[in-house]
Amino acid sequence: MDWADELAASVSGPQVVNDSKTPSGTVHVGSLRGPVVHDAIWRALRDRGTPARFLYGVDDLDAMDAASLLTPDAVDRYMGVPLADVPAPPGSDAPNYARHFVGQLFFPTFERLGIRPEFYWMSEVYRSGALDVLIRRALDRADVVRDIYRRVSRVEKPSGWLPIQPICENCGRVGTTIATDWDGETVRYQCLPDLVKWATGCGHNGRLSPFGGRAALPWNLDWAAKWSHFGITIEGCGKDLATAGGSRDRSDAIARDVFEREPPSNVAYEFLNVGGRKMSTSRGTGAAAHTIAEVVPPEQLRFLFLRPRPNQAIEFNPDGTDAIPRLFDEFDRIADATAGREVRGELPPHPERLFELSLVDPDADVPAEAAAFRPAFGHLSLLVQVPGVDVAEQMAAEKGSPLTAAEQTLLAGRIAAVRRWLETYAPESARYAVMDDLPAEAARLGEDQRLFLGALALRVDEGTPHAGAEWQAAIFAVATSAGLPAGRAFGALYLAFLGRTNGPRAGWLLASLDPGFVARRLREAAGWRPAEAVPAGDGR
RNA sequence: GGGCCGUUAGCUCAGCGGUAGAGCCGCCGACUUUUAAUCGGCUGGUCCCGGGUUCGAAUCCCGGACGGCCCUCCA
Repeated sequence: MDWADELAASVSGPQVVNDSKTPSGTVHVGSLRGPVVHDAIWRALRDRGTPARFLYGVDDLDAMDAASLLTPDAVDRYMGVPLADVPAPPGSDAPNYARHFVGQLFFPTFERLGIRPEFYWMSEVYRSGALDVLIRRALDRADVVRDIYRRVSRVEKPSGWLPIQPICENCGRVGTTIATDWDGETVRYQCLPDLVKWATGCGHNGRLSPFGGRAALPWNLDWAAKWSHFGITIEGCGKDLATAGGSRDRSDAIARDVFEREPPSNVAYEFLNVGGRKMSTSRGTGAAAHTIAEVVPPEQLRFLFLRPRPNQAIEFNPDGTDAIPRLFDEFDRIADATAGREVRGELPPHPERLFELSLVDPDADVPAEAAAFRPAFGHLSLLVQVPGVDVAEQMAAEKGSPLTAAEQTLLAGRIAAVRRWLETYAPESARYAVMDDLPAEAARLGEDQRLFLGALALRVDEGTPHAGAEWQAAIFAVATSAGLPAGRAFGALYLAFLGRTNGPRAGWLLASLDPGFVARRLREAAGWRPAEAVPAGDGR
């Protein structure tokens, strides 16, 4: 967890950390890396006493470019219109689409993760006139801008092209306009039907003053303008932007050569890949992203992003794997190390720091948090599947003392996460189900185990145990008198009822089933003969 | 063609200049009640390849191979 602190140590003077996002599309889990990384940097600065602000910009003057987010009849009307000017979806009381989206997704998600930047809205910044001086400079130096595009990215802009996107006075679109002829006060612009594929301009021609929110700067200039306007000193970006000759290089050059200001320190961060592929809503690989945030609680989610260095890609493939349980286990291991408990394996450089920055509350009592009792995810996942088990009581017993209020909250959160996991990503091997018919796997029962099952059936005939503990005692008693090790006895029960060799606590499992069913299954399994089992392959 | 990242035990990964590590899996053993329990032990690795720097390299440098994502538009 050195990287954030190293960065914080390498700067001097007051700092302004910034991140921003266009409020459209789906926020998949991977796109939370930026906010988490910037939050960690801000916390690192704060913790070493550096005066620092943490800003988050909502680029709501950007054009709506995702038809899938609009009702069909609204597509023609609003594609290409600034998000701040698109109406909120039906049923929302937000004043516009951007506000609706941010209110629905950004605010709750950020809050959940303990990320609390100062939000600003670019539509307001533009409309306040605060950027006018920068817009003027960009237009005055349009040739420099064109040269930067050419030099840095080998992109040739049409002659006469100006770095400004007027908002069409006729149709309100910003994504379809092109401007020329800057006379020092106004530009001439055209709203073109075929400038971009995804939106259709109205064909309007006109002149306007590009100030006061009547026009927006194109992406790379907009970025650099923010740096100047807010005095931003640190801003990372995804590696797609940080590629050589890419967006970041262009914006850096614009900051230096047009706005005459050194660009902020960059932290290029890698993507989060699912199954070796970039998360992508359009390709469906990120479809489960929303669920990931529901299954992985905020601390573990922060941990997921903070554990590796920003420039390392994160491979996270929760579907049908033990990735989520392992994430919890690793988090718990770091918590243990922080609490001073002995842990196995290698530890990252400053485990206690990693743990601290993973906590939602930046002012949390770290030693107390680290010392809290954290039941293992995998263990809970089985307990939760046993009907009638009081998990909280069980955990108190395992801990050896009553759970504190904080531990109870933690437990409740984990149980919820476990349940969601079992419903969504968990591999079949993590789930258990009592088979309606004798499982084929019962063929693997040994003679000693069948004898045990038969003996247990006889024991049940004398009186069905009532509760889990009573069942558990009966199982042990019968196993002992049959001279069978407990492990073989339990294994027999799991094979007979679940078709697998392990499972949740057997006593409680049997107690939850119909006594008649249990008795029948015991006899059936006891009488099972290998010869009647699964046909022995094709012999070849 | 360019950028970044990765390549370490069967699997997932840590270690990132000083005698190869963890978890899971597998195997052996202990355990009469936390049974995916827990605890011991074992098996298992030319640390992608080739050069170089160094007393010493998985770790640094150069070159290469393979894999992933990105570099067009939009933001």
